[in-house]
Amino acid sequence: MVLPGCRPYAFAEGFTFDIIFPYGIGSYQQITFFNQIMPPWFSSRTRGEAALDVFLLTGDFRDENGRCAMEFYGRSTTDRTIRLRFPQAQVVFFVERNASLPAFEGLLERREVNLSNEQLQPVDALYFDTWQHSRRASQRCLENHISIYEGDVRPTDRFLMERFIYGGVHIDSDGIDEDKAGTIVNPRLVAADVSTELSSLSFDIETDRHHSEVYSIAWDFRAGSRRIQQVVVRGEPAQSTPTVSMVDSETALLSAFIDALKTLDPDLLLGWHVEGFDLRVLQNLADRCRMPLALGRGGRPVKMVPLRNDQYRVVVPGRVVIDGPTALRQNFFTYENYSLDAVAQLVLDRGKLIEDQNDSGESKVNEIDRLFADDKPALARYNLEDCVLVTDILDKVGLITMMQRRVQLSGMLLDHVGRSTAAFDHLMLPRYHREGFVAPDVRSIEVREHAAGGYVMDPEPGLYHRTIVLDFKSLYPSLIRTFKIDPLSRLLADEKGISVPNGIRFSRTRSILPEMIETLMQRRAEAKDAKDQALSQAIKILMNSFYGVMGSGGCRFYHPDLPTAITSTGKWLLIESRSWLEARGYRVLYGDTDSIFVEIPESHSDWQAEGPVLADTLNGYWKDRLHDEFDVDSILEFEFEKAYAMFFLPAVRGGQLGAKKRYAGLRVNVDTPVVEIVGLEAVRSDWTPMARAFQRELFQRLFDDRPLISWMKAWVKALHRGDYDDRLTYTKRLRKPLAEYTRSTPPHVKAARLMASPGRRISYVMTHRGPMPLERNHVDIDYTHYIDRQIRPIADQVLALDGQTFNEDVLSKQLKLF
DNA sequence: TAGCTACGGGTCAGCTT
DNA sequence: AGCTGACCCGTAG
Repeated sequence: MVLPGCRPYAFAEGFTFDIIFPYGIGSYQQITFFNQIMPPWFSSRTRGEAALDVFLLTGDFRDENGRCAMEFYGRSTTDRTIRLRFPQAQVVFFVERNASLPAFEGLLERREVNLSNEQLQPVDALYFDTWQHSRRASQRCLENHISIYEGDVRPTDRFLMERFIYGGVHIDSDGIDEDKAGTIVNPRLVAADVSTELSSLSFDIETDRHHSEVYSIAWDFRAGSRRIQQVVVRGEPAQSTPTVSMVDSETALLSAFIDALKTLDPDLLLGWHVEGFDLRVLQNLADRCRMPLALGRGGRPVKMVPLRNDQYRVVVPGRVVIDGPTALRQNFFTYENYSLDAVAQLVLDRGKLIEDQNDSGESKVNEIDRLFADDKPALARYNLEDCVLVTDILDKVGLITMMQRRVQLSGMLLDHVGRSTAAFDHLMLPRYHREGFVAPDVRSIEVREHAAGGYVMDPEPGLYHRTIVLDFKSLYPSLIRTFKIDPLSRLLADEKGISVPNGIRFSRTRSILPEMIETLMQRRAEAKDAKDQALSQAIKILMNSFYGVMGSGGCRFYHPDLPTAITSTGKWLLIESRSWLEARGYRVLYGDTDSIFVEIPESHSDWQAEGPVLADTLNGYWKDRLHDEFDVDSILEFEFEKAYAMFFLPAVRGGQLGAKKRYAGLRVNVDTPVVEIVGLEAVRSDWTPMARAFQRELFQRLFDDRPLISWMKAWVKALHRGDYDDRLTYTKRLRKPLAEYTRSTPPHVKAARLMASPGRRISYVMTHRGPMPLERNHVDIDYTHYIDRQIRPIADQVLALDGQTFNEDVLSKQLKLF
């Protein structure tokens, strides 16, 4: 993969980067090399026997022996575990040249460099022996109002980014000095495009109901075609089988697991809630057994880093922990329910051997207790099946591939792929330096003003026909490219400036992000051609993150003009596009940020065919207009996205105005017409399954022009009869710890307070006694509540079309019946 | 230890009548 | 009893 946005950068005379960033050995050639376009040998030269290509898994540093030592672990294309060590890294940040500084402990050198801050004042680089000393110095500067630059950039990140390393490195044969333990000290590294298959071990533990006693541990190891499955259970050793080994104590259980990790040496540790549960329980067990939880490479123990709210981040040195639900979410695989059973059903069409919870709730723990007592082979099967499910799910959806792609694009290593601001640094900082600038320290960023977001049109409620939707393809990235919206070009706006419509100016000649996006868009087109879904998706995620980070106070390139220039231009485009359409006789029904909903007049014969035509014509219009008014080359592109034969826009509850971000339509530019619902109750997980089904059927009937009133009456009757009793459960998340709900007590909190051990998702049923947790007795269902709060509002927003109401036209006569 | 804003709607809590 | 604003959640983009 060609590194995104790599292009020649001018060096100032006599200025080299190994002076500024003198880590490792032989960095000079590597870094100057990256100021050229990829030379031919990058892909074609023959390599020495001992040369290595390595995909990096983890990067870490710590102060030892008075120096900052960096250590990277990776997997080579020759399928070996590689450890790279740089025992004497230096830590650097910048201060203004005219700053007078106190004496700092550990300061190795203060040196003039040919760089300036964003106000064009020259800066000096300060080199420190340890991270501690560097931190203390930068902290002291902040306290004394001495401006500092990039004092928060971690040495490992700095090392990788300045070498344009995106996960893959090449180590030349003459750069290898390997010791017996497989460690390479101070190797010469160059960035390389490396893909290797990583080995993984999915694991799971079973415990008693209080999680204080571990019954068994299972794992499913995979490396290429190699596959090893094992369960250790506490039991009679004589009853062991090749897959299930019985051991006589918890200590033996833990030892067996630690041994397995040592022997199998997996790159990835997979599991389901392993961070929050399994690893924590194992840590407690290890503490009880008075042994370290040595799951890391080189026998290093895991580190439990406490986060907010009783949550932990688990660091396993040299390996990457991938916790299924978290990782899926982070990589935009969305499911309504992230229980292993639910996701397995959806992805694999098979579930767990024992379901998590049925209506009585307690069944799972009872079953596990029973199996441990009476049927250990069955417990082992169940335990192992969970591990296998996790590996199979992640494999099927392509999560690991996707994460590797993100590493290759953003430069974040696997355990940090979600970190948008860090990725932005990785992409921007080295290029910023090569343009002669250093960036602020994040600690000195002040969020100045609230930047406006996307523009949403006021919809007019009603039922419409022949509605087409035009969408700007990747609107924000396209705007960044077209108008050169970028941190550097904002600084240099006076060099051949461009103004966006609201007047914010950017340089048209010197920018970084627009070029990077251009490369990424090209790569995405290629990826789509090659049917590389993961790469295409990874690029999309990365491009979409740029807008967000530039408006975030956690990003050193933050400036309110950057997001404002983007969103204000988007708003202008949408409003002007609307005028253009209306001037040509079309009615614009709605639009949100990058989309516009157009009703095609009845008199037009082939209405769907107008979608692509309108998109084309508008694109031409914008190309010309932006060229004439702003002297820019527009790459903005409207795309014909959807056609609805019927289209419904609701009013806000109890009002006349249209509700934004909510609509339903009969989608027809697909194989078989289908009802599509956006934003409304049917797609909201905090509405009951019964109400959601009611709304779906309601729209099907509406669009089919089938009767509604009689059907609603029947629905109400069936509800009272108990037909929907299993679909009346509300599920809502607790977004903070239970004890922090002090200002008010919403229903799901009430229910949670009635539970023995509430999790993060609360399921409850509304009864005559109020909200009751699903796990408790809830036979006294409050049907009136469901009619009033779940059915009626959904019915009313559609009945309003004919001036009817649920109370009048559905309920009143029915009430007389009762 | 940190990508963003816009939006609707249910419910609670506290107030006025 | 009825109104209002704050809180809370989940969603669109």
